[in-house]
Amino acid sequence: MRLSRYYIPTLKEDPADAEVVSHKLLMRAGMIRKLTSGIYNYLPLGLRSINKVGQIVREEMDRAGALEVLLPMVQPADLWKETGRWEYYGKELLRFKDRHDRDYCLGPTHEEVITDLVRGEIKSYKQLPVNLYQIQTKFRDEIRPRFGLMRGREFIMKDAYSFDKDEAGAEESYFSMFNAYKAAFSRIGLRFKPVQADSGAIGGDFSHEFMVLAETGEDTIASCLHCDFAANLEKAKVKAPANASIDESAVPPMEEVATPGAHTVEEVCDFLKISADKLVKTMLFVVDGKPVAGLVRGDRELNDVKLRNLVGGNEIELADEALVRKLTGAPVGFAGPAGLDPEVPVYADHELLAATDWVAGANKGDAHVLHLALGRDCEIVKYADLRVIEPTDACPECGGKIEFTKGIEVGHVFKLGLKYSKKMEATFLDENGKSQYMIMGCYGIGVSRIVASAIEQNNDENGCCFPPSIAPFEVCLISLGGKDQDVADKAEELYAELQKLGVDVAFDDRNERPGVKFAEADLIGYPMQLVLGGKGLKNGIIEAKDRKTDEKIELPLDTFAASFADWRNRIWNNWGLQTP
RNA sequence: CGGGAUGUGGCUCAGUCUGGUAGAGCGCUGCGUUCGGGACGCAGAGAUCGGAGGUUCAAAUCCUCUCAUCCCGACCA
Repeated sequence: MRLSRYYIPTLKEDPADAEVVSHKLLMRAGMIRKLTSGIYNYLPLGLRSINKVGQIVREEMDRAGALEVLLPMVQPADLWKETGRWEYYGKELLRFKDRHDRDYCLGPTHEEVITDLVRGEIKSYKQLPVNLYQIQTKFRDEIRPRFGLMRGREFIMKDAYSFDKDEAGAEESYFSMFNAYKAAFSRIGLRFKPVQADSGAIGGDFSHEFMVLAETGEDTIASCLHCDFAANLEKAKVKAPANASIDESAVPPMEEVATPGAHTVEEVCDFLKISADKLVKTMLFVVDGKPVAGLVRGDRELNDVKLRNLVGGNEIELADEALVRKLTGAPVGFAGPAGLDPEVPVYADHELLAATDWVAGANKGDAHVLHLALGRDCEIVKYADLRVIEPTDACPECGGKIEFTKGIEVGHVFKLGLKYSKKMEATFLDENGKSQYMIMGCYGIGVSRIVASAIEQNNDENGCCFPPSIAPFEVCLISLGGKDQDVADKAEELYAELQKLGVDVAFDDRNERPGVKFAEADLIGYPMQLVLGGKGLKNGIIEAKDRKTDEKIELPLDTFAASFADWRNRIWNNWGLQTP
């Protein structure tokens, strides 16, 4: 491809509305343009990169035996009503009506459509397992789109869905996708980590997220320095405390004290001159429409995902002020487990079993209670792991030291089980002629997000440093011909030769000054730059620059093909990648 | 949805407080010079200052409403 006939609108300055480096560079390198909030145009260069990611993912899916399909973006409401998600999915689901006033939505994911397709076609155990995937634009009306391609409303996703006849098969499908993901992300050249993830109310331990390690990640990962344990913060288990035998009989009777204006843990502790670990924090939630209370120690954070899973609900949200008043009879800040509305089930973090004689809210404005004994003074439905893991906690699996890192979720594999097949009657006849539900799994990869993630991991002050696997072009051949016809002619010759070698090359044959060509090549981040100038031609060499390391070498022109091939291999190998 | 900020040529911004002829740099067009790290000179094109309403002799500037974009939050009692 000749840059003289290509369209790459680069920018010298960072766009005003870009915050993170990938967003800035995608804009500056002329790869994307914003159409409206969270919705982007993919320009020629950006699309090339996206397509390269897509192609690698496609190859790994195919290798794993999945079959590519393409499902509609526009989906009828009826299907979503069957699974109940028309109500549940919330505002992220963009709904609209057609001319006949029928309800539709834009597909944020395709469980309904795929299940509908498969239930109509697959009737026998002999046809299972089957795994169908697509690479397609998704639309989710995100509450707050941000960071360019990182969290868009419209984005490109690979989604796969497996259907199996039994548990063993479903597990096999799951791990076959898990491995395909590892292979794909490795081939792309990302530094990533699979982590345990929340599987929601659906149950089972079969959910992993694939995290790209980057500071700008929106997720936090807890991982063990000694064993394989790694989990999303919302999933990471906290070890139960050693069984301490506590004696509540020694606790003095509960006593109410005035704590005027002390709403927060900090204020209460200051006022009563106690440390936060002496306090029980009571948080009120609504799970699927019903109020629930969760207790954690004052210095801890309650993990709402754990509470939701414990209760067995689908949706959890914090109780609003009006509900808090109704349940506690007090403004926000004075809730406690004793004297709460008896309709509210109270769950407590198991850490609270390790001590007694607590301070808690009195369910009364400007008041707290002292000497609360949980077993004596209130009814706890269950003690369980409810809090967010902290860096000082021990690894829940081996007890070793853990660390926190930030990550960008680029893939998620999920064992769905019967959730959709039951609701949508996706059944088949087994060997005995008995009707069974198909066991499903679903597997997503954020294709456009991967391009952003790759830039987050690979950039410097001059621009992008793409891994060669997904760079828009692998090589940029820069001709410093100008008026020097010999240089221009030789560059043409090399361009033809590179194409013959099957190299993905951008040929900068533009009538631009050298500085412009260099700056733009660095900005765009072609992994390899070849620079042919007058001096080099005279000496029979061409300069070769590794964008990532900035290492420059000279390749002899008389043995160009061979020396280039060597150099190219080195570049790919340095990325831990195999030359195509 | 709550809080904050910003909307001025294609881009990045100044001008707004204190009302009085709409600016700069980059980019773009033409001509010339230049040609190994985002060149220079000259000549140009391009903005009813996000939109609507109001105050005023006069509004980018003040007031009201509205729209858009970005950031933070929307769990810590």
